Amino acid sequence: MILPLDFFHRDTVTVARELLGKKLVVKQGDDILSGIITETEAYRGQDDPASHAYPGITPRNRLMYETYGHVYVYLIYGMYHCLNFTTESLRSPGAVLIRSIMPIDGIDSMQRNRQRSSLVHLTDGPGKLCQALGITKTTHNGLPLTPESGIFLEDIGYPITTPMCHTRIGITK
DNA sequence: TGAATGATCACG
DNA sequence: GTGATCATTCAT
Repeated sequence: MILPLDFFHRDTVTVARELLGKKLVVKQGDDILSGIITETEAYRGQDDPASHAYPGITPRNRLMYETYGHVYVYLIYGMYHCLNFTTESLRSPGAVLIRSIMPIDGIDSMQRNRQRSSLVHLTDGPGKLCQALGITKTTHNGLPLTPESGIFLEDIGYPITTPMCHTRIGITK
């Protein structure tokens, strides 16, 4: 079953937790690339210093304020993209960062997308995941999560194995 | 451990 | 226009 946009019209932390085990599907030309989401991170609004929404609305983060169920991609360190899904609703900014997935379909295409020596750590980081799936700001930022747009989520009833919750890592704030 | 790297934003 | 900041990755 394909997740409707309303799935994201809820509390950010709830969405982040329920995203685990769902399948992320990206169409790239004639190829279908997909993977099971294994790690997420919730970013909320003005009470969260690490969130893009924290300083208030800007041209970059307005998707977090104005949409839910949309793709929010940004460039980090000038070299890597990060994939987020916007949540909650108008005037209530939020987003879930996809940190890690487990490749399912189109694994050979993912390997082609990532010109790296080691193929074992294919999609186990935000930047690597976007490289493997061919996600960039120019092609995906602002798209709704529907099959028509070429990127969407599917519930395939994948069993969730002992989800863990903890504070964020690798953030300087 | 540290270097690579460019969009974004605040300033005025 | 300038300069500070940054939610990462890979090789040493």
